[in-house]
Amino acid sequence: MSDVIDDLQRRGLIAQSTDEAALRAHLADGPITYYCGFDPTAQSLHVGHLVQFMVLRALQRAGHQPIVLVGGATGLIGDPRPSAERQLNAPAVVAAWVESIRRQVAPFLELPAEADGLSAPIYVDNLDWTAQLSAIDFLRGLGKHFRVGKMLAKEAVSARLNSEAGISYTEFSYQILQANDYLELFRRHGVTLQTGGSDQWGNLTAGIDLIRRTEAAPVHALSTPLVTKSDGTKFGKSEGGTVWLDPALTSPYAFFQFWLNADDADARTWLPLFSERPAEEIAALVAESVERPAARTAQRALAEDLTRLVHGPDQLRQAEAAGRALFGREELASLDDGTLTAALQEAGGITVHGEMPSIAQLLQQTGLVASLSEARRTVKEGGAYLNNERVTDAEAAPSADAWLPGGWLVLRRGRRSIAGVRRGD
RNA sequence: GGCGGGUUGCCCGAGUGGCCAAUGGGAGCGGACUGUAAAUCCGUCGGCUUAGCCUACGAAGGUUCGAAUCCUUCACCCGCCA
Repeated sequence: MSDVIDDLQRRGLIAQSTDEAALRAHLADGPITYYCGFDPTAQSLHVGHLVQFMVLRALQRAGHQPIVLVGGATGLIGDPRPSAERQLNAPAVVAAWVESIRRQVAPFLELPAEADGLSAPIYVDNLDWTAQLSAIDFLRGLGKHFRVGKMLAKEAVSARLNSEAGISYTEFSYQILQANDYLELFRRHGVTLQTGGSDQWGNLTAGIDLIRRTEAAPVHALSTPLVTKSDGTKFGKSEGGTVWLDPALTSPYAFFQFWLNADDADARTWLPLFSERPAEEIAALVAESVERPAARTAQRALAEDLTRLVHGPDQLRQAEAAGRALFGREELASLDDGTLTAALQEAGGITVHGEMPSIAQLLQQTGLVASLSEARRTVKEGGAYLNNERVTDAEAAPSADAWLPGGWLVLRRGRRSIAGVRRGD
């Protein structure tokens, strides 16, 4: 049986770890309990968080006990970002986000009925032990274990100190709270490993130090590398902005398309990170991607595996069908209205009641362009299509016989921005 | 506290009284090519009821027939000196 650390290393999921030999021995010694935390900074997690779930799952499958922490307390404080101070969110808002994120996390770690010997996840909220922490407890019980010099040396803190933004005492204190989380989970659940992104390394080690000082126990940390794009832009954004895991914010179709549209180079480096297929299969897929980039096997595998994981097999099927319908060579008119309806609902669009607006207005109302001026320009540039035919007159309204089966118009901008227009009444 | 320099469209950055919706580069968008990729080339790139009009060059006021450009005040940033 292969070592889980070997497996994670092969997949490129480990950036840094505490004493690797000791960690290997610890993991081999029997099931351990480990945790990873997520702060509620938005209503939903996004694709940038996926890499954490890959690590959580790999360890769970190796027989260990996962704990997922949602930071109801730390979300009220804010982990210092290198750029600027965070905007504080209202407690009620953060509490709502804690709930929505907890629900979102669950499917990644819930076990199918037939999985025997594996441990179901435990969910915790650090508000449970942080809320009642008094200023005295905080300063006497925790503060004494932290040296300011060391706290200042943490990358996130020193970056901010050297920037014009500076740093508030609030955010400066963040690392103490996260360190205390590790300590609390060590005491309550016997947690001996924390995982997180490489930008969390300072916070991870703060917890290890705290536990060593207070409990004299050696515990471990594992960080994942920052997922990057070959062109240097930020991972996890598409034209529509952040790619969220919440289907209400990023449709399964858009999610699927995000992976399918990855650069060749990116798809090859991301595949091992995000796919749980066997090593040989991944190697074969990457090799095929190099040999025949046009087949885009790596992108397809990524899109399939992750859409299935995040949204489930049914949504995967629909996203695939939608893509085939909208990008396939089949005549739109020959599609059955069920397929068309599914595809266009995924793509998004509007419903038209009463008089038919002009093409320019439709383009704007569907959100394919931001303004009427842009709509006219797009038509002039030859980038607007109605039912896959180029439109030449922006001011004309589609004729009545343009309606496809099911009462749809397919509006497209450029190669791949699509919206549906549905007939009302 | 004193002196000097600066603040221009998504970003960088030209522009010192009319020819400025504002040179150039980047990003974005569209077209060609292709593989729903990259590279390349071409086009486009404030808004609108689009031969015109409206809004814009840190903010507010002023001078002028006319201001991104001149004057005043304010805000912020950067240097140098205390």
